[in-house]
Amino acid sequence: MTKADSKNEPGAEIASALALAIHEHRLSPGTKLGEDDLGEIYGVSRTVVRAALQRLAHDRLVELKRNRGAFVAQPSIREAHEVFEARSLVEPRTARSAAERATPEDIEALQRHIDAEHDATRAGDAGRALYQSGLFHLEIARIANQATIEAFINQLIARSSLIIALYWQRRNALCESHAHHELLKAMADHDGVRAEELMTSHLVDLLTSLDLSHAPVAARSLKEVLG
Amino acid sequence: MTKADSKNEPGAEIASALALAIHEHRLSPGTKLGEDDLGEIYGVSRTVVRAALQRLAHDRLVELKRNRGAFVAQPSIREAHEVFEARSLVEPRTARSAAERATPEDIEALQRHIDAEHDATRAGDAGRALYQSGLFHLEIARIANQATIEAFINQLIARSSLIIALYWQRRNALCESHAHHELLKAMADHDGVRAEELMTSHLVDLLTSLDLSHAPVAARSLKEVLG
DNA sequence: AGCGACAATATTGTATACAATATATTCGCC
DNA sequence: GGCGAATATATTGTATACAATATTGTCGCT
Repeated sequence: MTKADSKNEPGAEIASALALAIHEHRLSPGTKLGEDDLGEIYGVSRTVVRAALQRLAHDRLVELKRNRGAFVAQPSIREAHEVFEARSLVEPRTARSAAERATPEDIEALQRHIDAEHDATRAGDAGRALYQSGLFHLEIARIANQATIEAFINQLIARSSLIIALYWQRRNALCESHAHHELLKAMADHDGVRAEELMTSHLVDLLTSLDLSHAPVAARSLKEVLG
Repeated sequence: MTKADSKNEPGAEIASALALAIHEHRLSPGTKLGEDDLGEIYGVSRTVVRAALQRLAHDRLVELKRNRGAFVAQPSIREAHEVFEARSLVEPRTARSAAERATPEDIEALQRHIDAEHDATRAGDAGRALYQSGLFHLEIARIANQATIEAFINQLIARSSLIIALYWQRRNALCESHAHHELLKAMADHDGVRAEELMTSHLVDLLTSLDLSHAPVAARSLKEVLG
């Protein structure tokens, strides 16, 4: 789920588009997602828009407030800790599993994600770079060949993107860390243990690059600040 | 999500009722869930029924087939393996965490779940017993105080219920295993390592009590068998 | 009788209409 | 002029209506 499944479910198209926009930081946490607006934009009725929003709400990318509408979620500090706790629990083992199973094609796919991330960074598109970084992690889960865990990780990555949007502190430093390169090498060597270790420390680095000591710097709409 | 959150989201009431029925094996895998039927039963419009079905579909308890309707999901053998793989990855660590944090009230809550399961079993209500068994596992996740992981485990438990409905082989044997008792004791002793070990072997036992060598014994509707 | 095409029926997909609730504005009062 | 209540507006929640698709039943043909 969450990822683009062609057009199986009703609002899948719209949900994917919104998820991508959130992931690339084009939609900021707290942004109101009016049903009529979205319906206008995508040329569909509110019915299908609501279905899409409900999906995103289930993935915790959107918060649904009764009789008030849908907003891009604003993960709390508590939630941020939980998400990274979950990632630290699941991703290292998954990376090990993936390293043991990786085929040459898998390694190539990973390399493409690294390249795409690098290109985006050089082009100054930090949002797209972040998205590609997420795809790298997701690709590892795919290689591990556990769809259930993959779906869970996908959710965690998407939420991480929101967390980064809210709590990221050093905007330029470390952004191009070669953690992914090292991981790729471990996978290419089928060194599962090392891949697991690298993933663990990579996630710790990510977490420590956040400032989870106080509330987010800026909410989107003025009313959100006041209310 | 998935669990009863009063009436925050639209079809939450209905989704919870259906999830419970599935969990207690009153709704078998493959059963068709017609929108008009459900609307009639719960006295609401198809709109809210659809919202509920979509939610359940996201949790993989229901399968949505385009232009054909909603059916109680029938997890494949592959999926069954994946679900238990995921549980084995997440639950043991969570049990350890819970053991280290458990308060006397937490232990009491766990004991109540064991009692409720025991009562249901003695009353011959295997479905309810299974549900209570699931609640025991969920309670452990709650004690660990990681809502994100808890939600994931909740989903896995619900899917396990479907898997058990399809692939359970020995109907009476081992059902009253005292694995939960042992786990409770480890938690009461704050013995995290032992709790982790016990949970690991408990999940292995559960998995090996299934027959995942060939397709399910009986699907609900005749067409499902043929098609 | 068996098979295939066509028509009838039922069910889902989507859009629209109305009701309920929250938000914004205006008017009156202090 | 500032504050608060009442009204007006906008937006969401739900139900219904219509369109599209799948399923079922019937008829005719071989």
